[in-house]
Amino acid sequence: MGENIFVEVYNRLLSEYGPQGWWPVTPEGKLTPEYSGGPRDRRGIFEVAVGAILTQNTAWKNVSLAIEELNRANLMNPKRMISISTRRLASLIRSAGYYNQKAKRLKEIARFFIENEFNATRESLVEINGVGPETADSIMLYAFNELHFVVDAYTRRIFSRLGLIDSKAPYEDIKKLFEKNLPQDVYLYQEYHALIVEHGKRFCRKKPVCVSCCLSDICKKV
DNA sequence: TTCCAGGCAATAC
DNA sequence: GTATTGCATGGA
Repeated sequence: MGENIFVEVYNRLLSEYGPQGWWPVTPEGKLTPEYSGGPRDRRGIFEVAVGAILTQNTAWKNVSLAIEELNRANLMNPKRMISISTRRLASLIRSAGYYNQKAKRLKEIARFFIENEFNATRESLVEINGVGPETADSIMLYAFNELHFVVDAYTRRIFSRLGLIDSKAPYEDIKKLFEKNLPQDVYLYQEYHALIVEHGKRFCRKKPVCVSCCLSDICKKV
C-alpha cells in the first residue's frame, strides 16, 4: 500500500463492485441501453452524448426509458433528431424530466455533431448551450475514450466525507486533483467514475449507510 | 406525502 | 466572482 489514497479507494471500490462497463449504450437490434464497454461507432458516440444530456440531475432509470422511446422512433441519429419538432422530441423524452429544456439541448448537440462531423474537443463541447463541465467530460471520456476525469455530485459527496476535498470547491479544481493523483489510464478513469456512482447509490447516499461500507475505516464522515 | 436522482443556465447578490 | 433558483419525472 505505497499507493496514494485515490488509488487505494479505486482498488477498494473495484473489488467491492467489480468492473461496471460504462457507458451503457443500446446494442444493435435492441431498444434498451446495456452495460458493455468497447469501441464506439457514430451511433454509440451520439447515444452517449444523448444519455449525458438526459441524465443531468436525473435517475438513469428514467433516462433509460427515454432512450428506449428515441430508439423506438428511430431517432438516435443527429440528422433525424433535428428534423422533428422540439415539442414531439420533448414528449418522447418525457420520462427523463426537464423535458422542454432537454429537448432543446438534444437538438443543440445533434446540430454540433452534424456540423463537426463527429469531431469534438472538451472546449468545443462546453460552448454548446446545455453542456456544462460534467456533461462535456462524460462525453470525452465515454464516447471518445479521452483522458478526462468526470466529477459529479457523488464524487463531491464521497470524497468530502472522506476528508479529501471541499465539497464546494470549483469543478476544475476537483477534476485536476484526481487527474494529478491517478495513473493516466482511460480505462481506470471510466471505471472509477462508474464505481463512484455505484458507491454513492448503495452506501454513500444523502443519508449514508456507513455500516458495512468498504471505505468506513478511512472515512472522516464529515 | 415527501424526498431524491449520474447538472445547467439565468439571475441575483 | 459566488449564491440561488427554475426546470419535472418516476421510484423509494
